[in-house]
Amino acid sequence: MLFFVSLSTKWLNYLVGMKNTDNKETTEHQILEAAKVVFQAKGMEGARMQEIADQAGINKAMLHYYYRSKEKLFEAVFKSAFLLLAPQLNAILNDDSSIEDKIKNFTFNYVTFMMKHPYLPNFIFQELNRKEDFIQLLKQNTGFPKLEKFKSKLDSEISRGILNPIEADQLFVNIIALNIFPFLGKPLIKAFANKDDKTYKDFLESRKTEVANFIINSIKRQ
Amino acid sequence: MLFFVSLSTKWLNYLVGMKNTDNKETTEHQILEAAKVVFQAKGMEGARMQEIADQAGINKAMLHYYYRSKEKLFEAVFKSAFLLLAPQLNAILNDDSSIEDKIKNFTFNYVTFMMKHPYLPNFIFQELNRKEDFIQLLKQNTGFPKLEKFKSKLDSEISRGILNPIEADQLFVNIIALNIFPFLGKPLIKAFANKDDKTYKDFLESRKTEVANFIINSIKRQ
DNA sequence: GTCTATAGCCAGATAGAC
DNA sequence: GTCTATCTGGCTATAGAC
Repeated sequence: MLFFVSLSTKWLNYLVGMKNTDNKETTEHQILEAAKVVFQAKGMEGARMQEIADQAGINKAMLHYYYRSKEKLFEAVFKSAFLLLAPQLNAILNDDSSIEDKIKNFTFNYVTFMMKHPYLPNFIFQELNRKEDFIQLLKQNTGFPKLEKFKSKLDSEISRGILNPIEADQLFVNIIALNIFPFLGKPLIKAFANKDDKTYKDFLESRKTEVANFIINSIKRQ
Repeated sequence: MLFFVSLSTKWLNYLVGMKNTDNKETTEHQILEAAKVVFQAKGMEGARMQEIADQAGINKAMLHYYYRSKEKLFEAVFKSAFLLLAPQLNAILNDDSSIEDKIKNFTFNYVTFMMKHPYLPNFIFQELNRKEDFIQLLKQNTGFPKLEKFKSKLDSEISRGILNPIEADQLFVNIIALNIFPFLGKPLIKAFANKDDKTYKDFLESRKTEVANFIINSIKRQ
């Protein structure tokens, strides 16, 4: 009899379908958004489940109802954060434009995007360094960027004499270093260059074009 | 009588002098070294006092005997880590060589140094981002790098037509970005470029000269 | 100065009412 | 699904013997 009740509840859920799923996703989503804020500000160890619950405006027990444990919740946040960053990196690698255009577009878009999500790079880099196996988990995901196409395009432009010789690995790291670092090193930059929030923001703004020029100056054959 | 014994013990310590001080510094130093390892690997929140004690091969209570609390111990580690990094940054700013030589020397020395302390950049950047007031504490220290001299040297070489125009802030950030980022982003670089520990090390090795060339190509008037 | 034992607290997780 | 109340373990910090 108990078995039958259990089954019919499942049937009911199945029939209700969409609506039930939507409700579930609403609360689940609230939790995920709150967890993003807290985890990205405090890190895995520094974050408190209570703080996440407060931020979401719900009860602490609900976190465990939807995501069994703190660790599982963290993994969900991390994956979702990386899924925001990966397409940004992909953009430069997988379209058909010239290397010069790739660099210009990437730099502009990346800095624009990150000015809206300033905690993202820090969060991802910190946790990748803490648990190196996380990256394995990400590599299996569809959409993990690959260097091959970028490399062949670059090599072709070098052999045609448009660009000076440079290794694809090195150039790629240079590009992301120049773009990501200002966000990772915000406190240091503000301290060195005596910048307040306003002048730091101006500094980032001008990098949207400055960085691309800097790179292209270096690699373009004169 | 007890009082007298106590006093004479202090006298004895005083007379032994150097030797006693050496012993004390030995234990204190052991703790600090162990704390560096653990804090740099796990961060403030992730580190455990027990693990630090194990690493130092002593008792957990001793940590509190020498450094009242976990926080005080952490601050000691952080300061000592930053004091390793700051002179590296200072080197490029405060000598009298040409901008080109500054960049060449800095890049070579910095990468060489960091290959011996690979956890250092990550640790410092992470904690600076977590507690922004830490940087205030550091700015008061003697030896906190200043940009003025670098800027005036740069501007002079630009006006003499040796270098293309560029803001000192922007160039400085570019230089440290290109040098520090490969350490901050190690897991990501290894994943993107399919590198193992050996090829990653080769990659860093070639950056000792590649990075300087990349920068100089960009700013030197052709 | 160095250890053992333990106090005291706090955070993650769960039981169980509704 | 959502809440309150509570268990449980682990961690910092200290008391106290030696």
